[in-house]
Amino acid sequence: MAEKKYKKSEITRERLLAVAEDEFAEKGFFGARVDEIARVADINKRMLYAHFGSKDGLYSEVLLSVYERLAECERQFIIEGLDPVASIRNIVHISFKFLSENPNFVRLMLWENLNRAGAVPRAELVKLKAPTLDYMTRQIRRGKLLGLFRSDVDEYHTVLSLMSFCFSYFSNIHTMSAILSRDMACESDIHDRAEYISDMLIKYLRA
Amino acid sequence: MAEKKYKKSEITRERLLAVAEDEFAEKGFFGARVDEIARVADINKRMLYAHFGSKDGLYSEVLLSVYERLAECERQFIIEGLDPVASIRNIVHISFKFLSENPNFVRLMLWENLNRAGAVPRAELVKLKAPTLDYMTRQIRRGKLLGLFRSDVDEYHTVLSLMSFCFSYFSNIHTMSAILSRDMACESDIHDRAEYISDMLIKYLRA
DNA sequence: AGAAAAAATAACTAAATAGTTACTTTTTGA
DNA sequence: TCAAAAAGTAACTATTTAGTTATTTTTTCT
Repeated sequence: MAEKKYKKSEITRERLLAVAEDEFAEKGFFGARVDEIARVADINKRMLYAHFGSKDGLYSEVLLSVYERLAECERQFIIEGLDPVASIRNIVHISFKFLSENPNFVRLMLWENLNRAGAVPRAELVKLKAPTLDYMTRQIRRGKLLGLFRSDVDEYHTVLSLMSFCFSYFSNIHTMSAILSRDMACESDIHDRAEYISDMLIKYLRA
Repeated sequence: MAEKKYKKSEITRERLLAVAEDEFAEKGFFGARVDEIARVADINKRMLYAHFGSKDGLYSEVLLSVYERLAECERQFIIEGLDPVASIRNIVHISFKFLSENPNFVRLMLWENLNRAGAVPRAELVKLKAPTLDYMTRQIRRGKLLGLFRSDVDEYHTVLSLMSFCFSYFSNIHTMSAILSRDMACESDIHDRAEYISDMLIKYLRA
């Protein structure tokens, strides 16, 4: 698409994408304003439409780029030889790290979910998550076979726990911080919670 | 406020509130349309403004009414004499029941969180949650004193787990169902998950 | 019954917003 | 160097939307 002939064009595109990501993450698809994105990026609105066609087009590209970031992260923890216990700890810690470093990702997922996201992005997400799910399931099975985990450990419930316990810490972090009068967004709290979650899961799984 | 002199007025108010709750839950504050709410309720828009003053006013009343529903639910599980183990199970099961029966509540909380909710509602929520938090903390402490729970059980982490493990099952139920190719919204899945969560927590807490 | 208060209606207004058009400036490559 | 292609600009349009006004209908109480 971008023929890279005109270099200024590429810079414009990247600037718009970066600003759009912040705006869409902050205000959601319907709350974000095309004029505001163009203004903040200091790019004429005409060029936004030249590059992305429409507000939807821009939004799709933003989603695609954050999905790509997630995929990159998840490839990190797929290590085949790893001991199942270490691998559970690893998944939790890497997930916590990714989510704490990518608040835009967390918010975009929440908006997507609330807006009952358009077909394309959801199917993308499903496809993208498949290798991760597969890896998790295999590690749990391996843990059972090696006698590290109880033989009656439920694979579906464990996978669901792994994913939702990490995500949910960040998805409601501000409301929860208010309710519990605690700065859950501070680094030490994030680290402690990752420790707590992985310990709890491992203790529960253990034979 | 409502003097109850004119009965039709009360009916109008209730109809508007009910429709507004659905609309705001479905589309969020910015996505919902005042005209649409009036149209679906089959009430003239003028009356909506007569009753609620503004879109914000209507939204506040909707939030207040769902907060009230939550408070009513939470009063249910505050039973002073109850055994700590039974009380953990009780909290999880009642929370799952409430959240599965009140999808509007779940979505309104998520919208609120994303919109970095206005001061008044958040303070309300904090005040409303206080008795519940207090009860949970006391029960965990009692469990430790009675030797039912490990003495090193962390009260903050346990309370956070109780709240977020329940809520998160419902907050991303559709995306998760898609990712895991499973109908997580069906009654038996909801029931099983409540069982799983309470078992896991109790096993982990146990001395 | 009838007057006053409240409820209801339809048509209107002003502002905001996604997307477009007609035009100018800059970049590229032969 | 220069013509064509691409990038950039500002002003405009059509539509949507929260909120209002002038007016009529219904309800209540004496």
